[in-house]
Amino acid sequence: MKYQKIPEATIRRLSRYSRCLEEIEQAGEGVVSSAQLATRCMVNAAQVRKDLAYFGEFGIRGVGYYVKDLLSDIKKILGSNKEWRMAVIGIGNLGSALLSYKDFLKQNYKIVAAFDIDPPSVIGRVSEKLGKPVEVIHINRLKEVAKERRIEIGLITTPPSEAQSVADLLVEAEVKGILNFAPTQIIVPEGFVAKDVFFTTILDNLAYLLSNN
Amino acid sequence: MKYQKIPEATIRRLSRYSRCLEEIEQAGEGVVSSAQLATRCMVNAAQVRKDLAYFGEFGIRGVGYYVKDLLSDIKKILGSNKEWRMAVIGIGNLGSALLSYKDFLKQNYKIVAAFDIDPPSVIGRVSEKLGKPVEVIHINRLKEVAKERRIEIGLITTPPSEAQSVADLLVEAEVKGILNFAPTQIIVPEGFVAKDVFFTTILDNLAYLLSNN
DNA sequence: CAAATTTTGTGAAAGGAGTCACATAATTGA
DNA sequence: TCAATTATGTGACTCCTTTCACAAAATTTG
Repeated sequence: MKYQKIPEATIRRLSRYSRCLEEIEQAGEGVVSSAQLATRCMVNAAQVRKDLAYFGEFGIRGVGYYVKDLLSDIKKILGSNKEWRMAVIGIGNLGSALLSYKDFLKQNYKIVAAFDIDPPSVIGRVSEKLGKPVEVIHINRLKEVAKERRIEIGLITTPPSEAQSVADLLVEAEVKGILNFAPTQIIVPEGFVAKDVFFTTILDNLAYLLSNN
Repeated sequence: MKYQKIPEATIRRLSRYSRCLEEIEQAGEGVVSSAQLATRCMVNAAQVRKDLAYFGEFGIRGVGYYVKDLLSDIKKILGSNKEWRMAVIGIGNLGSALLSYKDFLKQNYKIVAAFDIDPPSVIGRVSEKLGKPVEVIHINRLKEVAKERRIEIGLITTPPSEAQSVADLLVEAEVKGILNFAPTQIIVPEGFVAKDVFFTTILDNLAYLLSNN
């Protein structure tokens, strides 16, 4: 398997295959063909095979793919077979929601810390919402706590005006991955990865499609 | 301006230009060049011009673009110059968060209704969080209320098991646009538009980049 | 007022991504 | 054991997107 640049679209689809394979596994199927998986994921069957081909050979000709093995292989590729430790910074409405959003927790993405500039005002609300309350810590302890708790991903849920400075703090704390929910573009140095999640972009997209169809 | 299929990537970038232009307008700039806008949006300058060229000519050679006019034109293209009336279905943690998420409201996307299968248990929480409380209505009144309040977009924030049946209800109520936050793929008939927002897909993406760099 | 400068709009080239079609390999059944 | 069947892996092709490069148009300067 020699090196090649992997398209981002391929990675997104692998995540989709992963979700579908979990459903297929739940349903008790032991083997699945690229055609079946493709139908379920609403993509082309050749696409499924091409995507997998970037990383090796996982199927058996004339048979298909062993569901359990393929799922495990894809998770290994994505890096979603390990546990990822995350922190939420900015415990407003969105931050609180993420803290109690079950679908993060059922997977291997664990929120193990919460930070805010004004912790006392939010401590009550947060612990009330969770079985295991996450203590909200003052942001000036971020670097220290990030080391202590081996945090690898930071979720920025502050107002946009604070997003970049929070990103800078995360970089300083060597938190390599950032997911930014604030509606402003943030910049991080080489070696760090930042992804933006702009609800308004998605809504604009929807608005366009609704206006022009 | 004759018809042509517009790439989805172009629409996403227009939304980005729109956000950047608002910042530029705030900063008091009257004119902007494609190069300046491109730098700010972290894209290629020719890309900016090509994207705009799909819809007409908006600039002046040797000068650039009038910020106010271009912003207004882009909003017209996206359909984000009009007010969009939305409903949230499923008032759990995420639904509540969306209800009080300021960045929806500051724009032209207005949440004007909230539905749940068990309204009494959530009425208190929601109204407490908002200046103008949105009454949570039982889902069996969705069709009726959607008509009444002219709802055009539905935000699905139910558990995944309910997502498709909620989507079916929205289709029945002729709500043409759907934004699905539940981690399961939903299907809608021709003439309707559904977009999925999967946090785990984005996290998987981040995990991959962190694992392989 | 004409030459120099700036910046758009766009045809052409380059680069990626998705689909097709088929050789290859495994399995099944007679 | 061999033909028929099934489904993968992949080279070739097509389609779409991005970037380059330059003519055209507006402005500025001497």
